[in-house]
Amino acid sequence: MTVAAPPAAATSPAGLAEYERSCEGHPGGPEAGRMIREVLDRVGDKWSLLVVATLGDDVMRFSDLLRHIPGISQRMLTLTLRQLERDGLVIRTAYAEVPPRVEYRLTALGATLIGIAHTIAQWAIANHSTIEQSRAEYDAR
Amino acid sequence: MTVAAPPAAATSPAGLAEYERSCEGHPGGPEAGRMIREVLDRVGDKWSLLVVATLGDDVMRFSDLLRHIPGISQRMLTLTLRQLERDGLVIRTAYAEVPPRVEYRLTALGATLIGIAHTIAQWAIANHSTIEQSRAEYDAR
DNA sequence: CGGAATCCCTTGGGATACTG
DNA sequence: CAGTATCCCAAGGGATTCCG
Repeated sequence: MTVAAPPAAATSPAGLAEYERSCEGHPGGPEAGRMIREVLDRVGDKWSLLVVATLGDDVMRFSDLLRHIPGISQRMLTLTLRQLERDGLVIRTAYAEVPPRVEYRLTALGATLIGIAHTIAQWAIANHSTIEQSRAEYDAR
Repeated sequence: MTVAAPPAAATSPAGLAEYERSCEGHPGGPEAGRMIREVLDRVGDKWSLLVVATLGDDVMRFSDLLRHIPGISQRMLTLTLRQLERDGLVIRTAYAEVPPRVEYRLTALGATLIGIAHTIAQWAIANHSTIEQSRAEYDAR
């Protein structure tokens, strides 16, 4: 499988340094590390990014998500959706019917995360075999 | 703080669907979800991406990394570096001196991760205040 | 159907002490 | 300096049960 070159910066990793300069002098100002930490603490958990990627531009019910995300438990789907809703990444719409129906969709902000999810997926596709091989060699020792 | 528009796909989240189509029919073939899971399980932990971002294109000693990554413990730095080395993302070079000196640098593969780190940091910069606000509103209820 | 609540085991990871 | 080894606590998260 061939994939377009990784998004960017493979040979120009100056972006972070650039950002770090822009943050110097801020009183207690966060550096790139804190930024990465922040977003990782938010969507770097086991399920958040996966829920976002699965949701995509669709509107899905709770049970739809449960089916489309292999391995996730009821509990974790609930918790993850609540957190995403709280962060303004997901909209929850409950219809007063019986049986109840609840629909989820990404907000505009949540949709911007799809780009990140895509970038990550592309990276994985492009490199997982290389990593697998590197592991095998490492473990051989 | 003003930042360039989020990298991509804010309005064209078709990438994942596209990829998913390309994977259909593969015997037990992984979907985008599994790809995301894979890379998240690898560099989505508490420190990996941060070590990569900190390392950048520099060569750093163990103690340098320890100083430049606030909050990381000796133990976690060691474990994280070992894992990154095993995955072929980091090169470890030990010099037979006394006192010992060990240097770390990214491999070419590891350097491709900087793009992801940068993308994530950019996203955080662009959106963290919005998220903060959304949280405050959510919690107010 | 879409949760909330409880139970409980596993993992992550910090603190500390020791070593080549 | 650059680790390794232990201890131990807290959080993560699965399974199950109950509920409106």
